[in-house]
Amino acid sequence: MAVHGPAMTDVARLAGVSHQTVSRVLNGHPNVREQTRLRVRAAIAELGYRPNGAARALVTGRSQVIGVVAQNTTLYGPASLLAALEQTAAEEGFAVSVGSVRNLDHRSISAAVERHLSHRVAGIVVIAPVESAGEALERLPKDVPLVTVDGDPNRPVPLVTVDQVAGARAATQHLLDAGHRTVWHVSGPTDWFDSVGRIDGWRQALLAAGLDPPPPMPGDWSAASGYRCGQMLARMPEVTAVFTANDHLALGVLRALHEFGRRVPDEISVVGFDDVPEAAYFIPPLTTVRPDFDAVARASLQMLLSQIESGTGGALRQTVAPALVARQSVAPPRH
Amino acid sequence: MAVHGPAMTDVARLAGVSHQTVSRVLNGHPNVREQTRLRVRAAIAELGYRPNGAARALVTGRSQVIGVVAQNTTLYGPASLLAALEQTAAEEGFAVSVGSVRNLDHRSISAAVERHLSHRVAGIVVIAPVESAGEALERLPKDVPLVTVDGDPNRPVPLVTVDQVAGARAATQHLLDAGHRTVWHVSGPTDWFDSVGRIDGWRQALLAAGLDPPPPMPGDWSAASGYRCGQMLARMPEVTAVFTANDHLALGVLRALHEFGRRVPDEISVVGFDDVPEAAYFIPPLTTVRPDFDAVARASLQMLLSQIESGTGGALRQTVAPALVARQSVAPPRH
DNA sequence: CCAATTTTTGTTAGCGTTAACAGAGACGCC
DNA sequence: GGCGTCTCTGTTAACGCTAACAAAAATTGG
Repeated sequence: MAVHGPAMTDVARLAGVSHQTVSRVLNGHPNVREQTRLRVRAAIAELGYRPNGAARALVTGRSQVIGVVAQNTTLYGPASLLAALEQTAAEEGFAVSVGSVRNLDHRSISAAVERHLSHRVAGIVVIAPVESAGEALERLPKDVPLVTVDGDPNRPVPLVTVDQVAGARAATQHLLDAGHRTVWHVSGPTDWFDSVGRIDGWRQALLAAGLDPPPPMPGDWSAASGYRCGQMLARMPEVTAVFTANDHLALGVLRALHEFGRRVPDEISVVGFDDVPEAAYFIPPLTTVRPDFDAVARASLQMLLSQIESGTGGALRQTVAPALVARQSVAPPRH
Repeated sequence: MAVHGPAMTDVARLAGVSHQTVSRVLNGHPNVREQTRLRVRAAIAELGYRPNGAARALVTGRSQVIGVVAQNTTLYGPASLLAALEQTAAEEGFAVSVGSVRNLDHRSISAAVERHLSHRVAGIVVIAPVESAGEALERLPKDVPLVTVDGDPNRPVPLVTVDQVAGARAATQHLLDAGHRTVWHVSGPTDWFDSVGRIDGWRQALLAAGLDPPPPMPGDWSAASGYRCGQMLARMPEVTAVFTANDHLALGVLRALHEFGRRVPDEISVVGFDDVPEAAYFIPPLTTVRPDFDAVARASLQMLLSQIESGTGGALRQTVAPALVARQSVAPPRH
């Protein structure tokens, strides 16, 4: 099969120029006479010519493809990030190749990166929210443009991240401002930097208010684990405010509280994180923290492109501030 | 930057063979002496050689990349599909390049496909659930292996699809079996085939039971539109059973019913579609229909690979049956 | 109007791989 | 032992493009 399309020489022949001139037109080289340029463009259109990315990648050593390594792209956060990344990349003329991995351990990440490298991607974005990913990244070839998203703040790797700490602090402060004596926390898995950052922010807000943080309850991002934590929280009469590390945990908590007859927000206030599209339709509508995935995607792509263009691998860092979205799951405590 | 890695000739030199022999080892060609094969493998390992996909793609005319065209990969269905597709493809040694599009109109789809073609992808999977995508697909070059997922059942294009009709029929029947006199439906956008199929199945079940289907209420997949429909349903005392085209619509309906004080499932039963991970933690836990995204991904990839290998572009069709997941949002009507 | 310069175009080589063919051994058979 | 027939390996030529250099054409300056 594969009736191969026309090549550059075909266009050149039709336009009555050399293939190099066609190449120059395609790459926007300045020294081409306007008239020639038009003739070439016409020939391209007439033949339906499409440049062969493989040939270009071969000769330049780079393709117009960006590799993304991510785990579990079904979760709302990663999925949104991936979609935003793809949109932004497309605008810059880059395609996005996904290499999702089951586990974020050294081996899996390296394997995914290897796959990308063998396709000679122009750069790699690693959505690497867990500790174990870090070491894999340091062993990578130094000459590959690389950006990590939501990765380890303590490694010398270019990093774009949602300001988890600020977001969590805002959520906690919002609950304190409503008059709550303290705030409990259902966290994400503690090997995710996202979780660590959110725990930090929550703790900071409490400490700043002179309060002693209660022990955080560890979840795993799922509604199921939120439900389990919620069952415990529901039985603790002193609990009046809960901040969960994401909206799905909050959903589980809400359901447990509902089952135990504890009314939200009358008896207990709840704040989530992520602002999934459904959050506004939870019972009750969930107050939450909205990270700006588009901004993260833009920032990381920009960082990656500047590495690709300049050839330098600076270890920049960029943080995107999230915003609190107030809905009806928060109220002052009863007295 | 970009210290280029070793090439095939480097491996050949180290192993004391010609580059062609290296190529043969890499491609599993039979006629290579075992001893030579081992020497080559050792050299590959020692140099950390990685074949250059671009060069291979150039000479063979195909890369080991599969292009996926999808809209809104943030939705649970598409995201799951994409993830499953990527997993399956990786197992077969293929990378997946995403080309998400904002709209599924002719222009957008064609553009995304063009982008993939210029990278000489081995095949394309189009997640094309709407009418307007169809025409774009027919105008595509005939020699590109192509599979559509959840696309138009009436076009002569290879298609893998969740059996929407069967799923919707099962959901509706489940409600009828519980004793409900009729079942209302909140549908998805009517230009999606998914929606049309689900409306069909719902209608079929009612007609088969000798019932006159009430007018379906059109939503747009979002919890917000489910909420709006729910507000109407809540005020209609004759409504005792609702089937929504997806779980997020159901969430919106549940909230509206809750606000109007109509208890689920005591007064009204609700069934969704998709079985999002959170569905078990809605209030109450949602009975829903679970499509097997992994099976869809496997089937479509297999179909695509067989096209790639055989070179024939058969217009096959494969359907994956979904399963009903019974939870607590369904009960017999009160009398 | 001619030389010097600048702009525009063409020619050649090579990126790293696979395909097609050619050659070199090893082996069996008459 | 010579000769066809395997099996294994090497040589050469593409694939379609960009980079580097070379040449031609247009422009400038005196």
